[in-house]
Amino acid sequence: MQTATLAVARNLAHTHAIALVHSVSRPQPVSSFLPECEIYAQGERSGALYQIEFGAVRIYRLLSDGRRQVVAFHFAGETFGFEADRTRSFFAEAMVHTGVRTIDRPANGQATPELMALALRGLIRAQEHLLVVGRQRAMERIAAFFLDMMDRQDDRGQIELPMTRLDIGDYLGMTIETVSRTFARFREEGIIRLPSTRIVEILKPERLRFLCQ
Amino acid sequence: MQTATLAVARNLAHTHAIALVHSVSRPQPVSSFLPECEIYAQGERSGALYQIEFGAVRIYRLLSDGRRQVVAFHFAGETFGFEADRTRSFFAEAMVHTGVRTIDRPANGQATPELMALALRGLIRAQEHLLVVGRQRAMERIAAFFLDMMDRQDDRGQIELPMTRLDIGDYLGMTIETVSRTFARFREEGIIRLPSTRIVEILKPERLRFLCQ
DNA sequence: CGGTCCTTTGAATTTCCTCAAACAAAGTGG
DNA sequence: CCACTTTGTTTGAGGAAATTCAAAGGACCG
Repeated sequence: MQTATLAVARNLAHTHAIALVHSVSRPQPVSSFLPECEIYAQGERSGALYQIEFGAVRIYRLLSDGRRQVVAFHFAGETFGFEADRTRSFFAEAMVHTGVRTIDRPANGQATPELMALALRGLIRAQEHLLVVGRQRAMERIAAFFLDMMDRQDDRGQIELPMTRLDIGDYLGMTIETVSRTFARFREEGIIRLPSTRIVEILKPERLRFLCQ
Repeated sequence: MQTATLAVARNLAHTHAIALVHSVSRPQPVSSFLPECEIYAQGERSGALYQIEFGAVRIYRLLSDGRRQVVAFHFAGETFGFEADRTRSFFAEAMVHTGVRTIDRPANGQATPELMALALRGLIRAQEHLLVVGRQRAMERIAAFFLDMMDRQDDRGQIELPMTRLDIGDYLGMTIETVSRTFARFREEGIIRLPSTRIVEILKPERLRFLCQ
């Protein structure tokens, strides 16, 4: 059932993408992806970069036994699709309805300042992530996650989560149950409010910052 | 007591470094560092790159409560000291008697192919490390560690560990006790032999590879 | 309204950590 | 050269944190 749904969604997204190709003043048209649709896959040849116009994307890789490591979430305004290798090591999927603009790579030369900046941002992100996942406990990981989300989409102390608990767990190296229990604990301690499962209101950001060191 | 010892070692290394500055045909002289000596520190202004002539180096960062995340080990022939930021986010320390050659950064332009290559290698390393630390259990982490060491210093199935169990633990996100117990378990299962604490003989590499997926 | 998917909560279990002690190796000073 | 210290490693016992398994609740969709 799920695969069928996914296949349909993928097809729809494809037509949708084509339908949305219209001429604008900007260099590249916007492609649109429905929720859960793949933008590129592990094993494909690395190609274009993508800039998000609206929506949100997850970047992940799979282990052979099905375990998944989400390495990044990306939101409107951010660029993704930069990979160190010639073939893609990761999957990129839209988490919600998402529009992306393709950015052509500078044809021949590889070391443009833009690409370098992307590599550096990726490096910093990965090293930060490594610290969180490697040396912190559940509460600290979730706190770091909330603070990161706040930084990147601040709607006055309110964050919207386009991803599922499973995504968060696979991003932070823990199970959905632990994610859920940690959310509950923050709620019980009055640090957050959960108006709905996908919206988090940060009541005491200083407590989160304290937890992260 | 320990600080005193360290201070002496640091001073010795310093004089040693100066003593070893001799003219060779290569562009830069070799500086020498005694075991446990700092090569650069978190907070310093990012500067030169270093190429290891002999020895081994650990790269790490500290949390305010003393927890430590080792992000990389480097061996002879490898280059380290590349950082994404203008100030160093990490410490670099010699783990054994180590000789490094300073590499001057290309003066003005930032995006040389060499620097790009370093950034990419760092990115791949960090992403690989993230997967190990984020989604694997103790046995798998140690297995991945052994395989990585094998790849990088293959003396026919024998690896020499210049780092302590604490270093390994802080690299893999576990305690020294768990590291030690995992080593013991591999030994009991006939996968490795431990001629000494710092030498590991890999008897069944295929078992390690199986564990890593 | 019924079904699916996601989330939450509880109970049992596993894994890893903490604390403690013994052991081993290397260096120091008498 | 040998006691003695220091540092690093191993091993055991108990405990804490997170996972697994199970079930119930909630939101969304046709």
